[in-house]
Amino acid sequence: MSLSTVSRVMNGNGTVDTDLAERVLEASKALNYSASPLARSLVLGKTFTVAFVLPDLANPTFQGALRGVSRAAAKDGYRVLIADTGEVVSEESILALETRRRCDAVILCAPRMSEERLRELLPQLEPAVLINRDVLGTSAPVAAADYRSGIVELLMHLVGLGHRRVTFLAGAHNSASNRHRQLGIEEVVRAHPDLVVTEVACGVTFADGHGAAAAVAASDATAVMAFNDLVAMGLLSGLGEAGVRVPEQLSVAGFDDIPFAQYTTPPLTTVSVPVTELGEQAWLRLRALLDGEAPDHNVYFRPRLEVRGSTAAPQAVDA
Amino acid sequence: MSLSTVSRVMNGNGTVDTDLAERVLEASKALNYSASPLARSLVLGKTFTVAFVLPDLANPTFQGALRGVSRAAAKDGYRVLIADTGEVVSEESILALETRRRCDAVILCAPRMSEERLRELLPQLEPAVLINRDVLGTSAPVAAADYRSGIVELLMHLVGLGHRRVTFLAGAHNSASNRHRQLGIEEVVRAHPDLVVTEVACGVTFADGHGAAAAVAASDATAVMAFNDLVAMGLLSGLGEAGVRVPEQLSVAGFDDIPFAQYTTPPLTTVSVPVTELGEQAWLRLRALLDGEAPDHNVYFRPRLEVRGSTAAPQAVDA
DNA sequence: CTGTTAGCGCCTTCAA
DNA sequence: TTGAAGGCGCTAACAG
Repeated sequence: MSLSTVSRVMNGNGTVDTDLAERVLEASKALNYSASPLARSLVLGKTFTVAFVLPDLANPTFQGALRGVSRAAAKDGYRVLIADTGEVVSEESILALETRRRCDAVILCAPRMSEERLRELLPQLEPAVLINRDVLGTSAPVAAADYRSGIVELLMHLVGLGHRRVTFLAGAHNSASNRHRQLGIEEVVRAHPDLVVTEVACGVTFADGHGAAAAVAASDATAVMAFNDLVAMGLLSGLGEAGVRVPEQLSVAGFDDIPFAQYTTPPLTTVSVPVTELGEQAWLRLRALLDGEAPDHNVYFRPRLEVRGSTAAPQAVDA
Repeated sequence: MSLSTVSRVMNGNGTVDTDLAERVLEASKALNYSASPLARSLVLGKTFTVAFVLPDLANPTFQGALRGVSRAAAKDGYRVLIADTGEVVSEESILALETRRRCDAVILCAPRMSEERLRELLPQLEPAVLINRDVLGTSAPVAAADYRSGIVELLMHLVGLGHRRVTFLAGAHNSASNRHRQLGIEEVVRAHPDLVVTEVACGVTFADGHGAAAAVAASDATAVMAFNDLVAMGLLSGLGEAGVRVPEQLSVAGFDDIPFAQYTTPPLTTVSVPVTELGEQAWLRLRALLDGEAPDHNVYFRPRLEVRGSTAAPQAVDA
């Protein structure tokens, strides 16, 4: 019973005598043996591990995507190595490159990386898939949410309610999804000459939203679109402290529909983004690449408007 | 310029002529070369990767611990491989064993695994550290929250407010932290003969809490301690729909102090558990083990009572 | 200080 | 059907 026989049995290579195979199995059970994944990886050139590079493990969106990727990959026998860049954009490409070397592929979530940097990085990462952003001229598959159409729908909802002066609390100016929101806003504004949307730099956290409450309350806007739900919740909190009633005096909307959005007071009108599905779809495309198959078309989930209690028609005095 | 020279230079082994080293560095830069982590791992017997086994990536507690572990480990040049068991307890040990083979160690978060199973598993996982549970008779370091004292403090708060009939919405009956809560409750009840705490099986999710609202409202309890904040928030929501005012008619308390607990309506009284720190401390101990040093003493964080608006003295009619 | 040799643990031709 | 040999890419011990 030689090394290669054992190897053959462990890998289910049929060409081994049943009796011998049986003995090998017994022995390996008795010795609690199983092949070293490390050595196998070295010789096979596959680790069955993929890296997931993300900006911040504390962000609900990335948490959801991670979960989607992890679960989907696990079903196919793959594990995921996490690389949290801690919001440090300059570290992203280094980390991605570094973790890529330990894995078979990478799933990249880098909303703030510059287009150029990304374009030169991607070829070195292959196979790779992108979450929530696409880069023209590269072949990396994409699974993303269509932030542009999401905000269009949200803004149209506000316009339909009668709002004409709306504030947009912007996130990171260099983030892809922020730009897409801006594009959507511009689109709606072009179609509605009487609509004025004022952009205010804000941020992406609860604290950022809370801090923006005063400025928002002082403006003449009748509705606010926060960059995301976190910001909207902070705003709701700050507005509450300032005595501003929502939605009576001011309508507030979020973005993402994170798990808690429906339990704020009032329940937050927002746009839902299917983050877990984003992760799953990213995995599906990566798997195709890993299997040498052609990945499915890029997929863009259209966010769905969730009208809840935080938006209403503007007061008569404002209308 | 031979293989070993290159190896020496890449590893900063000083015994190489400066000029030669320079040339090696140049060449490796030009060729964009860096040693294969895989091959290094095989020969060094170290992967600089640790597995983090957890029941559910959607649970805020585990998310926080994962973040703590990931960030702390990254600072020491280690990466983390995630193994989400999807709440399937029977898969936990298999997954732990499997991922352990690809890594240098494992951080185990398995609140529902049986004591026996855990005891026989740990030796095969070494080096390993435990999060949020300890097992007598094993040498695995522990970083945990002291759930017992946390609930004691919470219950004492309610007692101090004048409550004498309290409902405890229990989580998984087989989870370690649930047992610890029960122990704490018993302790307080023993010291307060006039206090009655009724345990009601519930669960650990928002939906579970929401579903328990009717039963809770129908009982004669004046206060409720939910298993965790998620349950408390669900309860708050259900109670709101049923027209029960909190805290006027009923006091509600959570556990964990997840990020959104302070923004519920009313703000949730709860007990804060430092989840990120849990992860960090777990890593510190694991690192000691990996470095062949003696890990620091087991650490138990004492949850801190966060009194907010969801608890108050019972109404006169109840007092 | 540098090159050669052996081997980490496995899989895969190639002969037998 | 089975065993022997080579090599995956690297590091470490050994000479030179």
